[in-house]
Amino acid sequence: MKDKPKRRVPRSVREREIVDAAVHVFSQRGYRAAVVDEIAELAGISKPMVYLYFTSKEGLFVACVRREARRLAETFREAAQRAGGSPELRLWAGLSAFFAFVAERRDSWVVLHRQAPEQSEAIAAELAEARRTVMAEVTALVASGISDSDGGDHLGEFEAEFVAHALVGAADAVTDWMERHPDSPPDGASLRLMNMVWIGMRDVLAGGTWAPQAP
Amino acid sequence: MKDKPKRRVPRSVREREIVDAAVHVFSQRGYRAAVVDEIAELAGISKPMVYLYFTSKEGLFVACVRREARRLAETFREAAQRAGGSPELRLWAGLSAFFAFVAERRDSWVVLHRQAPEQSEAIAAELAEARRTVMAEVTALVASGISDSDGGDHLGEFEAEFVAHALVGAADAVTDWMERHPDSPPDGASLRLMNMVWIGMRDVLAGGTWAPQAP
Amino acid sequence: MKDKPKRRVPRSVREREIVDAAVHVFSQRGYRAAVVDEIAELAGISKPMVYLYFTSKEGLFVACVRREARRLAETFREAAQRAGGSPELRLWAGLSAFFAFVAERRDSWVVLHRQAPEQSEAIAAELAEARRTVMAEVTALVASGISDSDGGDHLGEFEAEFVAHALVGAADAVTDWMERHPDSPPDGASLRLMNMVWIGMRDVLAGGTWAPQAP
Amino acid sequence: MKDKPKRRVPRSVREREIVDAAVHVFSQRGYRAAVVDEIAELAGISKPMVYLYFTSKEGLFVACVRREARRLAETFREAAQRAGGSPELRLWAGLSAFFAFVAERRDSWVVLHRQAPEQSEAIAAELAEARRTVMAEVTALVASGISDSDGGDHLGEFEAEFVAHALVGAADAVTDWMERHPDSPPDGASLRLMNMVWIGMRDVLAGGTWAPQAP
DNA sequence: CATGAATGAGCCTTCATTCAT
DNA sequence: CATGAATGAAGGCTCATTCAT
Repeated sequence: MKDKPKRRVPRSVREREIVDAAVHVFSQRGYRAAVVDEIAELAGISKPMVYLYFTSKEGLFVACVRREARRLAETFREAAQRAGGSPELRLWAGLSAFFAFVAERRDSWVVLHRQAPEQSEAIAAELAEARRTVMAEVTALVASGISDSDGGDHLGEFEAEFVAHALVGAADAVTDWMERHPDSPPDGASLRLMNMVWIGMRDVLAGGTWAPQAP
Repeated sequence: MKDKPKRRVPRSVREREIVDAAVHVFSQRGYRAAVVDEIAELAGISKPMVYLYFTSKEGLFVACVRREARRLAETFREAAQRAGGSPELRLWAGLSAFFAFVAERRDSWVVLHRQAPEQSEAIAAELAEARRTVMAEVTALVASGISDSDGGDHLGEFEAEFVAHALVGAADAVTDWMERHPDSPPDGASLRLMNMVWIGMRDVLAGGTWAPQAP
Repeated sequence: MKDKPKRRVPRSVREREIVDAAVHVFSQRGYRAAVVDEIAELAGISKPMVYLYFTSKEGLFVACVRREARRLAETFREAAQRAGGSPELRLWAGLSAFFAFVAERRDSWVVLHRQAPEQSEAIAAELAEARRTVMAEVTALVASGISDSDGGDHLGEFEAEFVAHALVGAADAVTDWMERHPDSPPDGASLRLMNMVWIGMRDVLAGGTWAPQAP
Repeated sequence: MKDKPKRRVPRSVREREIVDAAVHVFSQRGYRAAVVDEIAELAGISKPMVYLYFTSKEGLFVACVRREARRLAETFREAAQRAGGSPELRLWAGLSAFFAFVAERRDSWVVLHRQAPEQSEAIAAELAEARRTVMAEVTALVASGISDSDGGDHLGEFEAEFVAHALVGAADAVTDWMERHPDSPPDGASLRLMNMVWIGMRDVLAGGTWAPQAP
């Protein structure tokens, strides 16, 4: 029936394949609605192998979150480093990479960012850790970029965290927008986003000014 | 045992109570993990009543989404109308109201915006419709605000939609930030967000300018 | 197909029926090999009812042990009390009742006394408690019977416990013997057992005498 | 990782090691709850070896029962023979050896005597055979001991079997008593047991006398 | 001789849903 | 209007058993 030459594959390879399948299914259905059978089938193996290697559905999910969080952080950091030069360029490069990750590796991002953490203690902890990691990365880039160019004080950590959250949320949401405009070039989105926040970002980080009372 | 004087309550009231309970539970657990028993108990009635009034778990969820989407849209529109005056103030008021809704009525927002739509056809459709409604509202405000001040053409619809998505995503994410800083005043968040995007928003709507090649 | 007029039965009745069925199946198969489906079918209901009323297979087993231990203890105590009179007669009546219970209510006894306690913490605890209760009952009768007739000291508690264990074990084993001799009258067994231990029992309780070195 | 120099061991040795491990695990968990993986690990080999040598879990269990039954019978017979002399001493030696076996080789005894036989045809048959063997051995000693001293008829076979069952059951149960009194010397238990039944045993074998109506 | 990789089958448990009252 | 009683249909997890190497 299926492709059942029963490939004998070393453990490490199978683990990767299983996580690949799992990220996809978890992303499509959400943690609860995801069915281990489907993951196993997509990975081309039987269910008990999943349990042999990951102990439980929860353990498998945690493995997915851990791997994807690491990938995102690495992608992001490397892009910023490779850009070097002016803080402006570094920030642009980092955000661009982040944005690309969210847009292209949809499954990974959904697993990291769109799962209700209330499913279990372990899952809540792992998701919290992953999100903290990602946020810390973005916050660091935002903060460093600005304070460097400002030659100034680091008391903007508080503000930087705010900006980082807003940026990440915006990038996430813009991905939905892109799905409605598949023809529009993907770089355009990151460029627009950058333009939309670049000026105001700096202002906020330096201590916002605009207020409704004073039009 | 419990407080079971078996209140005889008219249908409309019971329906409201059930939806209240359901919004809470769906928000906490997600659609799949939510259990009808818990909703019924929280609403102070027995499970068959839920089915009598809403036919199925799916039907109940759809009712929740529909009601909360309407509420959000109304809240948003009324705030903008009440503000009147300059487009800047109207936009500020609208966004502020939106932001307040997302922050204060956490359950409602989570039900509207953080549910995996892949659970079923009907749910996907309802969520899509709800999100489209909300987005349309925000987009309209953004577009009108600008085009009015611009006195200009409406060809910015495309860009306005982009901005609206980014705004909504940012507002959503900033709510998480607020949870980490409960001491910080809630208005501060909307003010910061406004400052962060106000200038760039207008630039983007007018056709962005900044580009990485030209620092 | 089956007898499915779907009897609506009050909870307490159903619980008794389920435990009846469970005692039988657990006794036949042992805890692990027992299958909840079979218990449910024997009780004439569907599996979920079992879980609704007893939470888990473990919970059901615990309920069985608890009920049967109580029954045995009651049967035993009442018989001894009813006998009144001389300690000898009281002891005889008690042991006879105990023996009858073990022989007639085979399932109950097997559930109480022939289950490996290593299945889980809760089960081990419950079985330990049940066995302790039963042993305490028998020990008390043995001790009181003798010390009264002796008009003497109660320092025989230690020995009484020994005798009680031996008696219970013997009664248990004799049941197997009875299964091989179904024609032999059941009273004969308890009578033989009584004769076999009555004299020696008293000797042991008074401090045994015989020793192999002195033939 | 582990101590895996992959010992090349002759078949007979491996078989013994496996049965050793199996007796332990079966005794601890019971037949059903015992897991072949654990047996293999305890034996220091891989699971397929177990199947190579014993074909199935059932086959392995049967092998355990067979070996332990043989051991018990041998131990018992040899002790009685070595004692020689008077029937009283022979009986004492035999029972003492039996008791020691039950107490010291706990695992073996549990595998032989505390397993639900209903797991399968083959297991029921093997357990029945083993128990029959053991009982026959004990019965023979009891019967011979008495009839010799009596110089009398062998029509006491029926009674002897009864006494043998009671003795075995008592010895089994007394082991539990010993676990509660680890300080008490083990010989004391067998001595007490002997004293408790010696006189009554003979009476019963000669045709019991005591009856409740005649105090 | 020896094992890591793999699976079919089954069991405990849960939950949306329905009736009889 | 209201509910206690009941179940069909999954889904997570385990385990005896088998190959390919």
